[in-house]
Amino acid sequence: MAMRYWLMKSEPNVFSIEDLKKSKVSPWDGVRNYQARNYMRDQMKLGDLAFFYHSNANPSGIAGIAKVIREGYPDHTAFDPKNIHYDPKSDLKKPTWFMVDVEFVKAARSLITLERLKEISELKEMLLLRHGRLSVQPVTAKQWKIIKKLPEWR
DNA sequence: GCCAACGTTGGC
DNA sequence: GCCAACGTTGGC
Repeated sequence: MAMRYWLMKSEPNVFSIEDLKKSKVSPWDGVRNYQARNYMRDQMKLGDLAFFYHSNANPSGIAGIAKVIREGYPDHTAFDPKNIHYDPKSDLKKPTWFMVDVEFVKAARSLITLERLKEISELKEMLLLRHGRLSVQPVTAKQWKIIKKLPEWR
């Protein structure tokens, strides 16, 4: 199966592209939305690339690129009562929540803001612009290419 | 901090 | 299974 492209959101005051750059690798934990969970559990494959999106930021936008280096596995933070993402309904033997591991690929030289993405007419079908709240979402190869060509990467 | 959009829960 | 109430996301 061909490589897929994704967009993954994170609040930069919690975990930013700079944090990923420092740690090199990180689990993408804490996702508690079924649709996003399904993408991570079932469809994200080794080597897939994802735009790292800074949400709830000032401004929000695409800040870099990460690569999937481990496919879906149970999100252990759901089992830890002290963790902010604890979910008492998730069963160890039949976990509800899954995550992948990602590796830093690159940071954009400057943020590609949401406002800027909205101005690009070929991107108006992007899930980001249509269903704003989904925190892990697919990006088409065409959309990926358009965004990769923007001068903010250079 | 506000609030629209939208996902989840639970009573019926 | 419907849908009102409620909670969360995330732009602004």
